[in-house]
Amino acid sequence: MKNYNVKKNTICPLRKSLRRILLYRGSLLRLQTLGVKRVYSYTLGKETGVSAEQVRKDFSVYRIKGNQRGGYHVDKLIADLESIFYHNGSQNIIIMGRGNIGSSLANYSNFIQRKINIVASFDIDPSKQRLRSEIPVYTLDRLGEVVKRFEVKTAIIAVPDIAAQEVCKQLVELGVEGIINFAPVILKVPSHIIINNVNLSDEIESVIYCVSQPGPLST
Amino acid sequence: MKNYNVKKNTICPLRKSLRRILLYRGSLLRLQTLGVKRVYSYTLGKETGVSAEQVRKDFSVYRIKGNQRGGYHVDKLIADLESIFYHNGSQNIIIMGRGNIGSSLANYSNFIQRKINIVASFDIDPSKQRLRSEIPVYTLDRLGEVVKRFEVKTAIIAVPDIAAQEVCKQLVELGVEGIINFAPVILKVPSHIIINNVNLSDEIESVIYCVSQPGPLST
DNA sequence: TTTTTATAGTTATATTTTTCACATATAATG
DNA sequence: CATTATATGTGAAAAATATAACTATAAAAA
Repeated sequence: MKNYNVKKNTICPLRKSLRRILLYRGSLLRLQTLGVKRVYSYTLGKETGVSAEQVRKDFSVYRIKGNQRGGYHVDKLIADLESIFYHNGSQNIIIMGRGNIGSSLANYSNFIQRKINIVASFDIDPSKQRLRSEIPVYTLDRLGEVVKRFEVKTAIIAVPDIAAQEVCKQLVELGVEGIINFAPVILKVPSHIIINNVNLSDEIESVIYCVSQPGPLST
Repeated sequence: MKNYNVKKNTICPLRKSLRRILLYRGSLLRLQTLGVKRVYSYTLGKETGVSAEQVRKDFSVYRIKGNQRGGYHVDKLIADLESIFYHNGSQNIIIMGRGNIGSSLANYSNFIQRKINIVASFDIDPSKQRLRSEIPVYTLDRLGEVVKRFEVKTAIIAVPDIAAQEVCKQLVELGVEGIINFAPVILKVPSHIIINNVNLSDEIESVIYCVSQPGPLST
């Protein structure tokens, strides 16, 4: 009577594989600037800390082909990989909150190379509008206008945790579908919304644990 | 002739489970300040976006017990969870690089609650020493002294990618064993070193992909 | 005190992800 | 132009992870 044909991993499939694709791309861009023309799954794996088999498997998932003796052409491979996530062209995103994290993201130069286009940031504190920054700072009353004008589908939440849920709600109501959340709260959202929680304290603590730990449950 | 008794997942086992333990703790701390005395696996799961079964399973891995009808006492549970990663007391860590990310981490108030103790930060630019910040800024010549005095075992690398490998090398030579790396480079380290790469661009791009993508390989 | 009931704890099952193994293709070589 | 060496591409096996199903237990109710 058991019937287990419900497909899981359904909201955003292949996420792990995709994360590695992003890694490969980063590595390839570096190799490209060094003038490297050709890579092998082994080379790329070593660069990114992934096994060669895993690299090939990931490519196979996305139907990316190489030459069965000569590896992969760097330029072509980058183009192939980017076609996976840039099919809609570059995306306009916004940053909610101009505190420490919000501002450091606003000034983060890496995004430009990646075609991540931060069009605006928001903060309840009007004095933040005077911040010297490439990215304009607005108060929340202009949120709807900006989201609409730039067709913003993705937003970064970098507001204090008490404010995060409310900001999130507003974003979702305006049609934002993807959120990168730096507040240490689990946001309640409709199921079609993609949330990526980034908790910097946890990132650090997980390393501290591994370092101070000889091995778990050493009973 | 096949012999597959080599245990994998060996450097830092149970990492995924541990990551969730950190999530639970965060949620519990919030519930604690709200005066909540008791939680159930179901409650905690809902708070953290994890299934109730998963919560119980994670606890079972770390031999954490509740009451078989009354759930878990919040205070006791927090203490139990923290005993997993705080058995060595609070850890002194340092931040390498006082650019955007380094500075925002240095000013990040969440660490205090978490017993993450940032004792110093470093930057090649001596003018950074004049930054107004709780965390002192030194040039690299004092690195050895600080690592030794504060018994630093974990460091955050937030320097430009070109400098990251060199900084990393120095840290490892001084006995640092755990690194949280914000530079978009894969660091070459001896195998006993724990590395956690955090790539903010990738965090954002992976969401952009999921949002703009109706479904993968829709051939 | 016994029964009921809700929830923890655990074992079994399913799913996902990674690794292995090898057939296959192709650039390089003589 | 045939041969060879070396990477790729992929189906199968294994490992890791998550989910579900079930059992035991303790609190509450009768």
